[in-house]
Amino acid sequence: MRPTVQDVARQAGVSLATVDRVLNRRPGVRKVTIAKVETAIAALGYIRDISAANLAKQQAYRFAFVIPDGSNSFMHGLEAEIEAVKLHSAANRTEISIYKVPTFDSLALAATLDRLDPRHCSGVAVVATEDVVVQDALARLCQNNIPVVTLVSDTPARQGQTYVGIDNVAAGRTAGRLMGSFLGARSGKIVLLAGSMVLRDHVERHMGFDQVIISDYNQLQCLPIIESMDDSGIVKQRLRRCLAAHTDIVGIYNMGAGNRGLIEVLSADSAGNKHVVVAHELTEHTRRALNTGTFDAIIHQDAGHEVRSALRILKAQIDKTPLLAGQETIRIEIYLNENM
Amino acid sequence: MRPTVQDVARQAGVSLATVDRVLNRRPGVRKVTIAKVETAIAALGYIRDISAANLAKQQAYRFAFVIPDGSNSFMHGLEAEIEAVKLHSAANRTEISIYKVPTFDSLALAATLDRLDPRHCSGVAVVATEDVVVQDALARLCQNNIPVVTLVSDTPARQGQTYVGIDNVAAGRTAGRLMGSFLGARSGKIVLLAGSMVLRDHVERHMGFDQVIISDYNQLQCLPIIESMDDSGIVKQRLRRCLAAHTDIVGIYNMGAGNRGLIEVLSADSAGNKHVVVAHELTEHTRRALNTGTFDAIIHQDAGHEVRSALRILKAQIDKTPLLAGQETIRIEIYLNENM
DNA sequence: TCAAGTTTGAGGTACGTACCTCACGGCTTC
DNA sequence: GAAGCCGTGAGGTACGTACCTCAAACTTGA
Repeated sequence: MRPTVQDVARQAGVSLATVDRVLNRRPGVRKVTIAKVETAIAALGYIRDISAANLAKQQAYRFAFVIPDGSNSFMHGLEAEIEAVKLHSAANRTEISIYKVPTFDSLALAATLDRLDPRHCSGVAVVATEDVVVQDALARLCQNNIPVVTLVSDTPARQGQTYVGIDNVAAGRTAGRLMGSFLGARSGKIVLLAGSMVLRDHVERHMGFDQVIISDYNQLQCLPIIESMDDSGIVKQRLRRCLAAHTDIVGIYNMGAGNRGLIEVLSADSAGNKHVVVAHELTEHTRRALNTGTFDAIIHQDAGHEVRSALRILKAQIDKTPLLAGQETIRIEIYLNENM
Repeated sequence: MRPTVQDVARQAGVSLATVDRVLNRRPGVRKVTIAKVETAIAALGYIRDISAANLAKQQAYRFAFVIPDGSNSFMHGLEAEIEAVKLHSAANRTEISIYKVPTFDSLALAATLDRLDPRHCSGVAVVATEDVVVQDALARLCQNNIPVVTLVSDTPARQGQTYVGIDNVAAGRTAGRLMGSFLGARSGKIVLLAGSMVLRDHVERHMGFDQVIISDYNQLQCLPIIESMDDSGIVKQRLRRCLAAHTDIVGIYNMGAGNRGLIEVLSADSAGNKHVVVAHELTEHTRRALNTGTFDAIIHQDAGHEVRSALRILKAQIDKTPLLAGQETIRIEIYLNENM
């Protein structure tokens, strides 16, 4: 049987109340006594039973997920994953609320964060922007001892915030390596598609992609970035124009959303298969594109993993429990048609 | 506040004892009354608090992991991951024992499984072989209501057993696609390395790899498989002989262990970089090989994920709790130098 | 209609921890 | 040596569920 507080008290030669005071860092215990208790804890290998503790504490984890509204299918996927966890979370004394904020509206995001009541919120997971108002709002949460994890987009790391998501520079480098390897000795131009170069994610992916192409594949040349605001319609229009303007295009890299537009253009193009196409995020559409050979590879991050990881990190911070090393690293996943 | 059994009793107009009898499927309740209680449960959205239940039940999860001894670095990794989980499992009323069995010794494996005392073992995760004696031992466990998951090697699925691991045919197909894509238009021969073709994993990977090469890359030709018993020394010897015998080798696929031998041969070979090399399992050695460009891609399965997934599945079966859909699928991961 | 059986209710204890109150002893301080 | 404070002990209740007992109420069949 595992040792309990009772055993610790007996072993230390003190009362149960004293052990309790030590365990929960309550005042009124001399240093010598604290040491005695801690020695006993170590000797017995006592470990606090978290379930029992939470039961006694009436601890309920109440987490808020703050995510951008509408927007792209990745965010929809993220929301779906949160909902999925929500269904099973009641059994674990966990309550999850989702707050949706207009995309890229930093003021609204900050306001939503400020509106979270510290008494009814034990942790926050947020798809943050880099804006100062948002960072300030997050800092205020930290001051209230509310743990925060930032999801998906890696804002410059602040104290007390954990980032859950992929390294987008590395993701871009991965895309670059795939593109270069798949093209082999072929030479020519590469089309770059992005949502907007004010998005940190897209800037970083571009940086990584460029690094690899420039240093290892000098027979390949990247065309200027086509920005589409992640809108499939705009993608279609501008991509068509670009394909018409250049005859020696061998590859296309879409570092943003708007894959549907890309797919439409390529399937319409009878000679579509001559290009190597690398894009981000596995969705219903990109999955089909891989299947039909329209796309060659997809770089993916697992939204479900991110959601669950965020929850584990928040809980661990609240319970003051260590995390399992490997579990919280979000992988840069590569999908071909064969490993979906 | 979440509803409790008390609330359910009040809502159903019965006593607490009756609700308890219904919840725990104890006899002595009329069907009408059961229906009343179940209606109340549905109406209130009552969900049993698992922590409290386990506390009351004095439930301790006692899991046994049965894995092959010694052998390759993947199994060592697996063991390390189990140990890692073990450290944090005490706080969750979970006890984990590891039993190591001589590799491929089905009799010893079956004996170990039979020696597990149903009273002190609430679930088993096992790297099984296909042997009848093993399958029978597993069937006996199931008869004792001990949930079983089979790890890593996909023995023909039996009732009551869940498989945690990758689809090795798909993994082979993925390797084939990578090989084909990386080679582009180049033509020539491909070296195939395997531990032993009596291992189901390796047979399946070979099947998948062949499928893709034959159907999509007819300029490539697979040489007969070189079996190495997963021994680096044998790999070195036979691979050297093979490389000397053929001048038009363009690719190497190692579907088994023994990567160290492969790496040694290739780094010694000054013209080593001319081959496209695809292998399995990310380890210290293969990681370095990716870094130096000796290897081009690694197909990987996450041992940590498999261990944790196995535990979640066993717990869910014991608690009769549903699982989270996406979490328990082990990915066929692809690693290049850039996304490690 | 009565005995035998079945179903239900009331109430208890237990699990391991958190947190509360009250009292007692020893110590310092004026 | 009395007042005040600090450290400690004793004992309690609570959390939500499991599981037990005993008696009361109900149903059933002859």
